[in-house]
Amino acid sequence: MTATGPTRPPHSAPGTQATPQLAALTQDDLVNRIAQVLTEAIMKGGFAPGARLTEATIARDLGVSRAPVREAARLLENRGLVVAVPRRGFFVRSFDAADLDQIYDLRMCLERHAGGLLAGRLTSEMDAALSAQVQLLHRLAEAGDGDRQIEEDLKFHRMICVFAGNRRLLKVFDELTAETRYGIAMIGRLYDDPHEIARTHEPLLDALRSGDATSFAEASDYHIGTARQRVVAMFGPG
Amino acid sequence: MTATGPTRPPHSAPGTQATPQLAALTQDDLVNRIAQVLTEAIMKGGFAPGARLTEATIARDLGVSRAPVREAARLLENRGLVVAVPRRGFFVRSFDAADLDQIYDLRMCLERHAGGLLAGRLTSEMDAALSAQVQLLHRLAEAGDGDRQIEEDLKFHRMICVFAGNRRLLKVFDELTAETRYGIAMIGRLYDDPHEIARTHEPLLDALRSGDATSFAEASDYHIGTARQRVVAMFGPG
DNA sequence: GCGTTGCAAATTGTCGACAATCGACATTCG
DNA sequence: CGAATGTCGATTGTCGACAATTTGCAACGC
Repeated sequence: MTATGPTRPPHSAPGTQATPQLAALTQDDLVNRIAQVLTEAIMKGGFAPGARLTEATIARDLGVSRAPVREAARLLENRGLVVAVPRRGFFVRSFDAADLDQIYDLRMCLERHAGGLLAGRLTSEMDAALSAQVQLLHRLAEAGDGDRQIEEDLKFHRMICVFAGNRRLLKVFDELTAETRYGIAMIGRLYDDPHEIARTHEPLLDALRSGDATSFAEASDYHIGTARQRVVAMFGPG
Repeated sequence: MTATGPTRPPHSAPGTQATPQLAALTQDDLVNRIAQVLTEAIMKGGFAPGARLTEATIARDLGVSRAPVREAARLLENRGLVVAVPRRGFFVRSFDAADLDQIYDLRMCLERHAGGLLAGRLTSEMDAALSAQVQLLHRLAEAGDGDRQIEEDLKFHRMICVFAGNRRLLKVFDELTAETRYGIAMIGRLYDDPHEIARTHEPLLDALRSGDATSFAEASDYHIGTARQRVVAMFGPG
């Protein structure tokens, strides 16, 4: 085993690069594009849960070779959208209610912790950013853009994790988000009052402002717990 | 995009397969073996942190083609052992003290939560299993097998996650474990009293038996917090 | 009729080769 | 002499093809 000497190690963790002057026009890798296409196809129901992803077929349809398709599939596997069975291939992941329940349970755990880390450390910039995000949720409710609201909702919670400062925690949160998104897509629509959704984020922000970890924990548990119950309950009819 | 019909979906989540009757002699995939070789090489310091993993070189050294090496590298990437830089290749991940600190912070969060889920649900089988594991830690302390003790220590904590019943949480725990192991390997040795290590697990078990979530949370936070401080402190000299 | 065995098609795993890209060094120009 | 530029080697990204394995179906025997 040849031990290659250190060859300029990438110091900063990926995602922490200095502000790029020019928008990196590293036109998305073929793999990423394939992954995105597959993701959308799965989300839109083009592939039913449990369906097999045949490498050759996908490669042919997209006009590429199997290699990048394989890598894209692996990417989706990491994101929890597909499962890989050795010698059998990739299959679209199928959730059951318990899976979603556990995902939300974990999200609850993470956000509570993030809030604890953030308690008493909320800067005015963070406050402003979170506040603006809540306002955005209200505007989207007004505009009736449900899909976008879901995204910005997830983003609000992500911001809390970012501000908490634990990158590892953020990584897990992001992984969970991908699954959450898929779970919601499988349900179809949530049929919640968008204004209500926007409003329920205010207690979270208030609790963060108060600097009291336990009061945030309560607010967060309630907030996510409610969503959890609703999502799990809606999952039955599918 | 051809939508392949559902082709016998793998129902159980990977890792929850029914007890295999015949020891699956699916002699480990080439990819897995490569991943294992690379992992050991990295752990033993054959590749310094930040070192580049040149696909062609590794493939040649192992007498295989680049394709499985690539997949193995991706596997290690998911486990947090290497980082992939597009168009540049794979590099052995380099930790800093903050990384380890955050990993332990997250472990603390997860275990506390697992304990909460497990509170009041501890069956006698679980009790027996955990108890046996603590005994094993004592025996290994006696035998002076440090490496093995680290493994069984991690396993004890894993059991708590397993018994907690949240598979998604377990998955995150496992990912963290791989990184923890690597972090510890980078430090070299911990130089802790093995008997002390074994003993500090007893309060955790006691707390679980009491069924009181908060008392477990305290015990766990103390237990992991101590390890965290020690590991982070030792990281400086590296 | 039902389970078993053997074959054939389909699909994944692996391979070697080519093209695109990146980093480093030498060169040229100010 | 320093900075920008051109060139070359090295390495990754992608490709098409072959080998190994699995699956589904059909023939066979009990």
